[in-house]
Amino acid sequence: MSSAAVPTPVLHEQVLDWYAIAQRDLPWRSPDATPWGVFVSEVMLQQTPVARVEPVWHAWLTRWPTPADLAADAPGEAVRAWGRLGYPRRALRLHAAATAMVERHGGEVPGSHEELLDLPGVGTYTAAAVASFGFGLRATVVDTNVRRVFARLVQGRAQASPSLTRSEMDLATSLLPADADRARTWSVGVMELGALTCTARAPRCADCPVAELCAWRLAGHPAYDGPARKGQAWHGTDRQARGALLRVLREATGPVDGEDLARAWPDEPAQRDRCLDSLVADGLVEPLSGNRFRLPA
DNA sequence: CACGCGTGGCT
DNA sequence: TAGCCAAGCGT
Repeated sequence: MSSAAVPTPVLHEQVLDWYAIAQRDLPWRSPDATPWGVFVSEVMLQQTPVARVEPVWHAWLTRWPTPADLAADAPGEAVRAWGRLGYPRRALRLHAAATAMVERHGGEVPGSHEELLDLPGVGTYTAAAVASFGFGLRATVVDTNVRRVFARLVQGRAQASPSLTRSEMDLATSLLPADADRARTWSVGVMELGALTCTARAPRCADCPVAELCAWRLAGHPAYDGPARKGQAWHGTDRQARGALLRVLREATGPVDGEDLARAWPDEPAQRDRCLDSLVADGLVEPLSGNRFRLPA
């Protein structure tokens, strides 16, 4: 590992100074944002772009200002209010997490990395992000932006490997400022750098505050040579079918006839049945008598 | 560890 | 235009 070549204090100053002027004004970054607001934002932002999350986040926080408010409502309402953010199982997990907060944590978002990890829908990234951004604790926050920035800046590679490795976590921990408050700003700053400047497709090295230190740029921007990431198919997949079925239920005000669902995916009846079954198994759909269906009550 | 899981904007 | 990509998680 060539991390010793990067002067860490200089790196910290460059990124922190850049973040101070370049940061986007996002509502979950406001000093007024509660840990619950941060928690909701982190789950919504799992694989979904900021621009699509923002309006839905506002609607959720207005309707459910605390975990107890969400837990008191039906899980199907969470799925409906999720709208078109995608991966709607996240809405269900958010509802289940709110229920767990009421049952185990006095209605509050827990602050420790350990307790956060025990909540549904919370993995390594989200636990660290909520601990750091929601509670100001020192935590190693590694998302896809951080991985790409460090792959280029420190490792001199165009992209990070397909899956997160232990050595990447160790590298990120070694670069994390000792002070918790600086660590928090550093983490969000590196993420912001990846989101705005050190982007996946067309990095804007001319605008980069650490271009002078970047191992990838210094090496002449060598192409990625690792294993290819396999693209996701879409047309005709179960994911597309499930999305079409769930959309009908989301947009209906009450129970829906099986025949109306059939019209949402007419060409492959066997696939439709299988997907409806899987939606029920996931808890996203509740079957009623008489071939009727609804979002879970 | 590789895979399945939504959705839409951008190049 | 057809991929590529976006603050991952659970199995």
